[in-house]
Amino acid sequence: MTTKRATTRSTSAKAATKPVVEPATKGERTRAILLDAAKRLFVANGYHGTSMREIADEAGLALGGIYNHFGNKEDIFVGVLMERHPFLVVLPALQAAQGQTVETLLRDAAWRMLAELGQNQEFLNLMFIELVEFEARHVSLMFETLFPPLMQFAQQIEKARGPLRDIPLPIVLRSFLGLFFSYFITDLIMGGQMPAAMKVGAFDHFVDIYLHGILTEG
Amino acid sequence: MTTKRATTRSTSAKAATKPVVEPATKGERTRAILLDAAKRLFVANGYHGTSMREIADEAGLALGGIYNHFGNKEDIFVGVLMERHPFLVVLPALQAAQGQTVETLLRDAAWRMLAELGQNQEFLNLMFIELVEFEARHVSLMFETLFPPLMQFAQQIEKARGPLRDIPLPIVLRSFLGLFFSYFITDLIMGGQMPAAMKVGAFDHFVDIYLHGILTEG
DNA sequence: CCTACCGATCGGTAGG
DNA sequence: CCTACCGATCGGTAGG
Repeated sequence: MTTKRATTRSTSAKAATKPVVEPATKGERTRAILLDAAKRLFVANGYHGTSMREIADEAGLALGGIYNHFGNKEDIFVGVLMERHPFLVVLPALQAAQGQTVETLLRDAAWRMLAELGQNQEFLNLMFIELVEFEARHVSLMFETLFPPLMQFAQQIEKARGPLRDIPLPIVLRSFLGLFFSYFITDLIMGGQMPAAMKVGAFDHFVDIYLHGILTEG
Repeated sequence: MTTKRATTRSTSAKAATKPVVEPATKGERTRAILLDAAKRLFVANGYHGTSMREIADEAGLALGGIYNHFGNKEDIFVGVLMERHPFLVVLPALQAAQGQTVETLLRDAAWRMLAELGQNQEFLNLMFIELVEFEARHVSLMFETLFPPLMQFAQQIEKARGPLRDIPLPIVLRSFLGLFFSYFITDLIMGGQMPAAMKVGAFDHFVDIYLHGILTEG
């Protein structure tokens, strides 16, 4: 805190995100700081638009120091992805969702997920980078983490009361995930230009349209 | 065609897209070739992941030659965007859509748009690049092109027969666009890993859920 | 974990 | 439209 370098770091350590796991050793703390710095820069400028020197500066250490924690640049990106991919961010919300009927369950899940993603809309950018600059090569690394909770959620839907239309459950799941993309991306894309009439109560309406779309009764 | 350079170019000019407007002068033809080459590389590797030398090679000319047609690298990206942004690609489909009822109109529009985007799923990447690497700075340039046809489509919906639920028309429009993002992005993201049950008849189901969601009668 | 350095490549330009 | 070049910056490493 009182060294020159620590001071230098503090000027650039803006909007630091609370780490997923509180780091125990000093090495782990530096690693966490690096991941957080890299995340901010990747989100803002893309993978190839971010240099190792910028990451070092943002984290408050010298270029060479990075390589004590990561083998190369791509390893850093993978590290960020494994901690901050929107699918992972959203998982706790999905697991916490509750409801006796299909409608209340999905509505609760939707709003919990929005609350989680709404603060961190930026994380969608990580997904886009993964899609464009890595051709989605790393998503498979998360698959075994994501699959079991998703299956559990599917079972929760099946057990819930309420008349579902004749739609295969996998399609219900996929379109439920799609609901968020449809909302966030129309927001991101049209961003500043979007007429207010397309914004007021939009998520409410989106969820409503979706639920009315899969249920037999209003 | 018989010069050495023309031969060199032909080896790299794979999957050339039919130009939007058939170029008249030689300069316009070279410009079109450059845009097409740049589009392929941007889509594959992102903006910062593509170098001017790669674009020159892919187009079959020398690095310096590019600057007869574009002031700098960003100008090329803007050029690509203004010709190939998915919104523009989809516009003719939207304008050609027909139907007496809201349901038949939107169903027709959806399938026409799918046919347009389905061949060029890659174009979504242009949108992602614009979002991440340019913070959507260029979308406003297309706004005046996009807005009038969109408003006309809105009027077409209003005039069509069929009972719409109590949802503001702007929200109907926005969620209709979102429908495509929800479908394409769930496809791209899970890509290879997605269970077959999430794929069979998926777009059909998505459109069905959407229409059932906005209409009062099944 | 830093300093000092490596070869390679970057976007862009001068001059023809 | 090409050749030859510019200074700047890239990812990564050796050595301490």
